[in-house]
Amino acid sequence: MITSHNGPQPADFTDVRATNLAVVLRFVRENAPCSRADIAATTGLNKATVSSLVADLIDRRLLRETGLTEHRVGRPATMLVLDGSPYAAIGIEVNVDYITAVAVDLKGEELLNWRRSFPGGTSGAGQAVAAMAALARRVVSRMTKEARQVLGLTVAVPGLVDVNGIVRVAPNLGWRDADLAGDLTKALRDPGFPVLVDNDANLAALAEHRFGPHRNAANLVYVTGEVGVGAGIVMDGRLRRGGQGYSGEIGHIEVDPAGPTCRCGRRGCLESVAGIGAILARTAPDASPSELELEIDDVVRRARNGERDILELLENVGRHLGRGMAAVANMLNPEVVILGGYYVPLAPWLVACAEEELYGRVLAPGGGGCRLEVSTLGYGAAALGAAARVLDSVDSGRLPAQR
Amino acid sequence: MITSHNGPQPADFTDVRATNLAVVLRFVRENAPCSRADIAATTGLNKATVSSLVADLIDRRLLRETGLTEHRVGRPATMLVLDGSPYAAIGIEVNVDYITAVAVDLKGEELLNWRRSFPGGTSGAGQAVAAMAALARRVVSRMTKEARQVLGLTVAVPGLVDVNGIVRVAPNLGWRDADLAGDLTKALRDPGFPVLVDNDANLAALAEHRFGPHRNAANLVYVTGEVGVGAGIVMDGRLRRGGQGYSGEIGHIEVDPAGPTCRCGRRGCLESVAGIGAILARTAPDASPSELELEIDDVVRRARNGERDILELLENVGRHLGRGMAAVANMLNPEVVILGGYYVPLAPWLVACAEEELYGRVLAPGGGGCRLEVSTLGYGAAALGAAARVLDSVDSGRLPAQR
DNA sequence: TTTAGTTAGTTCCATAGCCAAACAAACGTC
DNA sequence: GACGTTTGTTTGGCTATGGAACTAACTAAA
Repeated sequence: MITSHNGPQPADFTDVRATNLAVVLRFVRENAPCSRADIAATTGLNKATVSSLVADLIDRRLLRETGLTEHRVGRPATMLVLDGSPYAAIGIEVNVDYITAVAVDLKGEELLNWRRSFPGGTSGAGQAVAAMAALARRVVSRMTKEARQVLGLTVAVPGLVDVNGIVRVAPNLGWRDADLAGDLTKALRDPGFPVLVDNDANLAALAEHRFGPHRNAANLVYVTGEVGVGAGIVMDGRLRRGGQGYSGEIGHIEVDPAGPTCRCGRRGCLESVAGIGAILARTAPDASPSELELEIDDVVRRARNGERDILELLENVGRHLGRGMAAVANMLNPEVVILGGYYVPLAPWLVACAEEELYGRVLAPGGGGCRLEVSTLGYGAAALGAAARVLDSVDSGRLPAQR
Repeated sequence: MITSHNGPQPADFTDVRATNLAVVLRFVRENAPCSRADIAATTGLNKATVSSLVADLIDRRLLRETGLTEHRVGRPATMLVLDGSPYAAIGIEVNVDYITAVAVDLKGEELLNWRRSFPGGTSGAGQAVAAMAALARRVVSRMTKEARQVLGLTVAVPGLVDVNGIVRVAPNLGWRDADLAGDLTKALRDPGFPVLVDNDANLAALAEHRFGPHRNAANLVYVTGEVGVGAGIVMDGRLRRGGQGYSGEIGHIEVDPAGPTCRCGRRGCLESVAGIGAILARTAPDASPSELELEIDDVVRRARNGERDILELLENVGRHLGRGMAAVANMLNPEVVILGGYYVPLAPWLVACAEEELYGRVLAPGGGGCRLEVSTLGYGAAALGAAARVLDSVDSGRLPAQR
């Protein structure tokens, strides 16, 4: 059944074609290497149709025949794989003190992963655009040198990004109402590919949804563990941004009214009791943003050593985190909640307590089937997701023009 | 663009046809009376295509020509409206002490609204099925007498209903793991129309999404105000049920750890501090379920009289409700949260306090554009939504067979 | 070495359903 | 009554799918 999610839009043949091209492309992505016959058998498309679709995709250099054939009764199949070489998708992640740029090919293979330090916290959005544009240009020229066509660029920003890509508030960066996508497009001077901006948690969720071990889950929530705590929500197989794009702001859910005062002015917000700040406030109150990673390493070391106050601190954080996740699970019933950011190294001391609280508080039988897992994508999840956002456009049928 | 939301499914011509039939049907629903030319101009479909689609819909007796024509230059248009007469969609809502059945035509016009008392709290699911089947049979025979074809029947249940329509837990009814849809289909002996089961909050949300004053909102949340507090979530224009169908269970979000013990065993759940039970525990601790409505009327009367303790109680409930809604708004960023059930008569004393808490706690600028509104659909919202669920199938292209 | 059996992928044709353009119909206006 | 305007139908062309027949390329067994 064809459904268009935002109001009814008429369909015609080009839509059928685009849909079926996307079906084949996604099938090959998930089942490569595979033959035309496999595709026909599994998707239900006619063999003839599959041949035509595959020919089209090969023409556009999205697929490639490996020539490899299996060894069994019958005519050997010509196997198909995604063609990694001719395209690239770029993702950029802005943080307080660094920018990360990644480029991936159609398969999601990482082509490069550059990290540049960057005084985001102190400079305005204008300077940031210049820095991002400079980095983007270098990535693009590298991709061009490798004879790759850039399909798009997406920027992940820690903050509220509205549905039009305007950065409304990015507290850690000190930005307000910045038209980052527009400014960056201008700075890149007609780049020939779309430039998009989205929230970092949303994009990290997208990365998990496409590349993570739970990529089959149509309903998942990714939780960022930085100074701020935010969530990206995938429901029914797509990112859900809400009416204005501000969904997933779980950092200021109240989990402990007796807790400390949050930077938002109220008490006991999830972020203030279970965010990374809540840990560092106790262990390294004067740490600057650029020292976060080192400080967390130190916390991990002390936890490994079994230091009692650290273990208690982490258990407490885990419990509060579990309460927050219970609210998430009760409201959204995801198949999995994935903890990211600095929660990853701390996970061994957080997850058990968090799970206990979670399962104790979820109303649905068996916790509604909701598992609490730890991200395996590393710190660059948002940047990876930003690149995945580009690939999503391709997957949903906006294929690059024929040669 | 054609997108299929749950994994890629191939499309063919029948899908194009179904999509376009649905487009025309929805257009006429929202813009009736209108001409073929209007449809073509607005939807972008070709005039010829529209003619063919309309002919098809008239054949299936979903549309009707009114013959009315405008009075202006050019050939007069033959106006089209939804044909109300030949079809009916049935919705049934089960409650602790009564069952409501409604039937609507394609326009959503209510054809009947029957309420039968019913000892749901004391009888098992088996008896309930018998009672529902009896009521359903009477509704069906009434519809048949009016020469209407029944398109489907949906049952709204206050409880956890999984994605397959199995009622996992319905605490107020005392049901567990009841295959209501299957049993009811059996009891109706090959009814010739689909029988579905869903959660009452989900279906009420659907009713608001289709018939309510905020029907244009693609992202809305409906909150039930009964003994239990639950939510139905519409995001990007569709009901979102989560992985197993248990989304929207907001009743046990913790909003006040110092609050009273909830029936779930923990403290300070939204339901226990802002549910109807929290009010009645103070005003009429011994009220039975069947007296709820009367008791609430009494609370309203006393609030109107300005009784101080009642006003304080309601203000307190409003504040807690606002905190819960802040969690909802932060997580989902809906365009509107709609309060239903017993919150409706109490709204004059709840909404102001709730809004204050809500807007004070939503992180997004301007509360993320989230408004707090009161349902105008009355107590039968879930039953109406159950009928709307049937109409949704039609709208998404599963049209009744040709004559 | 031949023959049968199996699986892969292409070719050919029928069909469905869209769009564009021409056309017929029915009205106001001058 | 001629003309312009708008509506809706008819006709033909085009695209893409599906089914059936066919070719291709292999294994297995006689």
